[in-house]
Amino acid sequence: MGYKHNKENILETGYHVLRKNGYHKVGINEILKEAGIPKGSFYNFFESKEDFTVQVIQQYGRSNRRWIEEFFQQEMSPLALIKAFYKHLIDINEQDDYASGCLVNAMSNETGRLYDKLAKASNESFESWIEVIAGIIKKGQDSGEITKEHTAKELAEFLHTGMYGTFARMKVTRSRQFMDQWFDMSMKFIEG
Amino acid sequence: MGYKHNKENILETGYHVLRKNGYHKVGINEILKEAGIPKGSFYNFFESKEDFTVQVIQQYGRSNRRWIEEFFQQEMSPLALIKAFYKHLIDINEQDDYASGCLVNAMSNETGRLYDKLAKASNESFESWIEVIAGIIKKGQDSGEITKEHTAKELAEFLHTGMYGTFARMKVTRSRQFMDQWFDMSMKFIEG
DNA sequence: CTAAATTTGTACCGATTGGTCTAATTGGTC
DNA sequence: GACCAATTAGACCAATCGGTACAAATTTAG
Repeated sequence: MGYKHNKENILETGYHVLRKNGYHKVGINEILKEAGIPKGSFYNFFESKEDFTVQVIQQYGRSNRRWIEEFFQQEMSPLALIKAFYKHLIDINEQDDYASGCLVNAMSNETGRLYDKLAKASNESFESWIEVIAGIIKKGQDSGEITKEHTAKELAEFLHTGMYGTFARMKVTRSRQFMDQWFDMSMKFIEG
Repeated sequence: MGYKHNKENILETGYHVLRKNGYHKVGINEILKEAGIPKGSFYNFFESKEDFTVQVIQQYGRSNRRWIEEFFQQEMSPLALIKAFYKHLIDINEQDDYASGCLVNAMSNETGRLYDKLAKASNESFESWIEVIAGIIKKGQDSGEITKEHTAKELAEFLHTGMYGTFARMKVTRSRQFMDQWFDMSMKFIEG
C-alpha cells in the first residue's frame, strides 16, 4: 500500500517551485505547504535542503533526457529535428510566460560556485542531455545537413549554452524576441 | 567635508557581495558588515534592499560601459578589438576562479522575472553595453572584417548572450574550457 | 496477531531575515 | 554661536530561516 506521501511527488513539487523562484528565495516551509506534507516527512526522506535539491535536479535530469530521446524519435531529418526541438523549447517558455527558463541553468548560475553537490548534479544533467543532442547532430553531419567544422558535441554545447544565455534576456524583457533571433542565427551557424 | 559614509562606497561593496552570492542569499546585515556601516546609514541612503540593488546595477552598468569604451580605444582593428575584449573577459573570470560571472547575468536569471525594478535596471545596463559593442562591430563590417549576414546589433547580442550562457557551465565545471570553446566558435561565426 | 520499523504530524529551537524607530551626533548656513 | 537638516548608531520588531525532537499513527515482516 505504501504510506501517505512519496518522494517522487515531493520532488515534482520541488521542481516547479525551484525552477520558478531559484534556490535561496525558496524556504522549506513553502515546499511543504505546496506539496501538502508535514516537516517530519520531508526530513524523513531528505537529509537537508541541499540534498533535496540535488535529488530534484537528478529526477528532472533523467525525465528530461527521456523526453528529449522521445522527441528525437519523430520522423524528420536530423537538422529538422534540431530545429523543431529548439523551436519547441522557445514555445514552452512563451507558454510559461517567460517565468522560469531551465532549472539547470538557474541552479548553475545561482548555486554552481557555492555548493559542490548542486554543481555536480547540474553538470551531470546537462551533460546527459548534450549526449543525446550531439547524437542527432552527428547524424546530420553524416548526412551532410550539418557543418563538420566542429564536432557534434561542440555544436550541441554551443547550441544549448547559447539558448541558456538568452534566458537571461528573456526574463528581463519578458519576450521571445531574443530567443527567436538566437534561433535564426544559431541554425544558420550549424548549417554551415 | 561630507559625512562618514557615502553611497558610492556602499554600492561598490554591494556589487562585490551580490555578484558572488546573488540576490536572495545575501542579507542586508552582510552588506552592512562588509561595508562597515550601521543599519541607520543604509536605510538613510536606500529605501529597501531592492532599491539598493537597483542602484548597484545602475552604478555598475555605467562604470562598466565606460570601461568598455576605453578598452575599444586601443589601436587595433575592430575584429581584433572584439577578440581581445572577449578573451580578456574570459581571463578575468579565470582570475576570479570562476566564482561570479557577470552581475547582470546573475541578477537577470535570479530576479528578472520576480522583480520589475531589477529587471528594468538589468536590461538597461545590458543594452547600454550592447550599444558600444555593436558600434565596434559596425566598424568591422564596414572594413569587411566582420560578416554582414546579420546587423551589428544582432551580432553583438549573439556574442554577449552567448558568453552569458557559458557562465552557467563555467560555474559548475570551474573551468574556462567551455568559454574558450565558445570563443573559438563565435569568432569564426562573426568572421563569416 | 504481534513486534519492529517506518512515516507522520507538530511543537520547538537558535539564528537570521528585511525593516522601523529614536536618540545622539555631525555638518553646513545664517 | 545658533539652528536645522542630514547622518549615524544600534536596539528592537515580527516573521521566517533550516533543522531537531519526539510521540503518535501506520505499514510491513514474521
